[in-house]
Amino acid sequence: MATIKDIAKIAGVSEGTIDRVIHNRGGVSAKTEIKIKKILEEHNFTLNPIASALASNKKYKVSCLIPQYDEQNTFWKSPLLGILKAYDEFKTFGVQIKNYTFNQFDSSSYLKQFADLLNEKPHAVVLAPIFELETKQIVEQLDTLNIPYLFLNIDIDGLNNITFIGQDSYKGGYVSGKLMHLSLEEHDACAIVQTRLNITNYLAISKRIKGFKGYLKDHNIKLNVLNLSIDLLNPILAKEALNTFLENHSHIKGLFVPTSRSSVITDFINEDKLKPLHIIGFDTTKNNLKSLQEGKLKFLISQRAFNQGYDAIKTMSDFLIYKKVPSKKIYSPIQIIIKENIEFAIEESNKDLESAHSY
Amino acid sequence: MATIKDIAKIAGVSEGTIDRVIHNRGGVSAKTEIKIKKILEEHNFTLNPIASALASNKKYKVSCLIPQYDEQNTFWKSPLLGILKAYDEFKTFGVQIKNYTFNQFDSSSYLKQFADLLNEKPHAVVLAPIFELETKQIVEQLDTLNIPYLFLNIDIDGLNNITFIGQDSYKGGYVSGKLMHLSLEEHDACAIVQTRLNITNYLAISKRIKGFKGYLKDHNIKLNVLNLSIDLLNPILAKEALNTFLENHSHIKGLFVPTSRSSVITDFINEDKLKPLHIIGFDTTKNNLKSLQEGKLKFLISQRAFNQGYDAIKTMSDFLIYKKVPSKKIYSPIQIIIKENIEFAIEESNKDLESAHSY
DNA sequence: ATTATTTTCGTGTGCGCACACACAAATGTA
DNA sequence: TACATTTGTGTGTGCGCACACGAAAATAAT
Repeated sequence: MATIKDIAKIAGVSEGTIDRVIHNRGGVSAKTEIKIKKILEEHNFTLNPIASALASNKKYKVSCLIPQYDEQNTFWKSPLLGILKAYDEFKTFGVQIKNYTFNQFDSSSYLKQFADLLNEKPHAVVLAPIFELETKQIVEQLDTLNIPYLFLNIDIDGLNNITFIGQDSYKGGYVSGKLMHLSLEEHDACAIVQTRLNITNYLAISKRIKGFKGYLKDHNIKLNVLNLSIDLLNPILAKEALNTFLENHSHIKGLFVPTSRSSVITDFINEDKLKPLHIIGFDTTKNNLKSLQEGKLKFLISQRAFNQGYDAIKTMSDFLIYKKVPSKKIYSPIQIIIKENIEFAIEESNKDLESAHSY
Repeated sequence: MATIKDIAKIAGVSEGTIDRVIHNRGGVSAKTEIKIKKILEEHNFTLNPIASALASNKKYKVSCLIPQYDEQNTFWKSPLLGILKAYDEFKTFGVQIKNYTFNQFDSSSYLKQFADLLNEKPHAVVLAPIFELETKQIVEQLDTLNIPYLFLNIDIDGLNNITFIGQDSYKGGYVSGKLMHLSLEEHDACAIVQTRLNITNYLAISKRIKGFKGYLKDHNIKLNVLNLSIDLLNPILAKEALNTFLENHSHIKGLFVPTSRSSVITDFINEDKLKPLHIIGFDTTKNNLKSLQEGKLKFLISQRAFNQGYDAIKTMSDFLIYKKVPSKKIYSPIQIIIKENIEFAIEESNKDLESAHSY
């Protein structure tokens, strides 16, 4: 491991000059710059990141704009925990995180939190662009201020985000299609269950449904696929609607629930009807895992949301500290979780959050 | 983030004294030690690991003893790549890696490489304890010399390894049992395919088989399970034996191949017989992935071997640098790979290895 | 040729910590 | 009382790098 001092000695110049070349600070004559670059090359010199971090002593304020989670919607707890884990790892490199959470059913809260966020003048932003139109307003400001940003979990094309970190929703549905086909017999039917609260993550969910159907189509599977829309806002009615539907369509042997609130569906179904059903859901929330454990859900497609949060911070940190430009899309694995490998889906997501970290 | 200097100022002593307390170097009066510890506690002080690593400038020689890989047996390439990745990440923290590879079919090569390894007087050892008896000799020496070691991929109980990193083989087989059951119809049969080269990883493979049968038993599944032993040393005979077997047992619709050489089996089977077969294999080697891609294999159980290598070095580094004691077993996830999520199994394993890194 | 200006480069300090060394106070020994 | 030994504490240097400052060399302006 050659150090700057070593290189300086070899090149016959001072350490300062080497430093200038490495960081393109300018003020070095073309001749010596070439010479030094060659020597750096030859010794394939790399900065000692440890020493570099220590000396530079720079602070990077990274602000995150993600949905709140609550008892009903626990999904966003996982990315948050991933963010905090990464923060813990990178804080000694000068990365500082501040989280802003908004109500995912209220776009004004999204805008409000963003305004607060912008006031703190962050160096970079990680956001879950739940609302498409509002997001376009938001990123316009970020673009103007030259603040880099990345999209977490939800993707919108055509904007200047440095990357997207999340799952390919179509593929997630596609895999579900295969699992459904595997689970059912020749002449069974299945239903795609949509909930009224879908308005939020609408894009991802419709892509999952497209993927699900896509698999069946690509493989020429003549499975009878019904559609069911449930309004979860009124649990009593929802429950009734669900059970009546199943009653009327007793040949249905599978349900495809393309949202993270799969366990809500399983919990609404009467026990006698639940037994023979093959229900495929999304995301390893606490309730979903419980439902899987109890055998109510047969499959969960995990997108490793914890890792998405972690990777978002890591990617942004690498971008800020080392100017490492990520690829345009970073796709999370499509992980198949069944009762028998459930323990590996529990990840760190079910730890408790003690305090809201911030800078 | 309070620094030692801050603490020193608060405590009214010098930085050196704080340093002594933090590192238990002794030579501090009981009274001031208590006082300082209290202050450290109050400010929940943590060392800046960056500065710490830079200043200490310690070197840790970690030697790895793992099987060679070749065209026939590519499995061990993945852990090696993981090891190298981790090395790259931790080298600036003073971790130095030296790899010793042995012939996994020749225990004398194992002992020979270990002898070489020991000559270099490593601070810690990561090893794949392929041979049980020889391993007991080996760890006895390590124990005597007080050199910490951990087991990678293969587990042997009752020894003083600081941890085991790898898959729970029984569970891997158990999940396979479920997948097989899902794939087959009511009255189909399946076969467990064993190969003569199994002598090596014998323990893990027999545990997988036990797990496979365990699932069927636990769920009262009356699947007809046959056994087939194939001697791979003679490919022509093997091929013949395999196809004859399938010919004679046309009701067999599934094969369980509990080894990483699953693609060898699929490639031996005549095309007409291959189509209707549901073959479940292990490990995401290049050839297995190809076989999965081509639809010959239906499922692969991955143990994320790359991560096993990475985690081994990470765990050992944390142990050496921060004295962080790992839990006794670190289990790798049981990942279900199908054609549709294959891209996430490709990981970094298929990059090319340029050079043999060492210290 | 002299001075002013720009380009090019060297030096010094500090990031937070580890560790060697020096020194003072406390205790023991004669 | 004088000296040796032990215990307790402070100081200084360096890890590899970032960056500010200032000095020297090269060039331009007068």
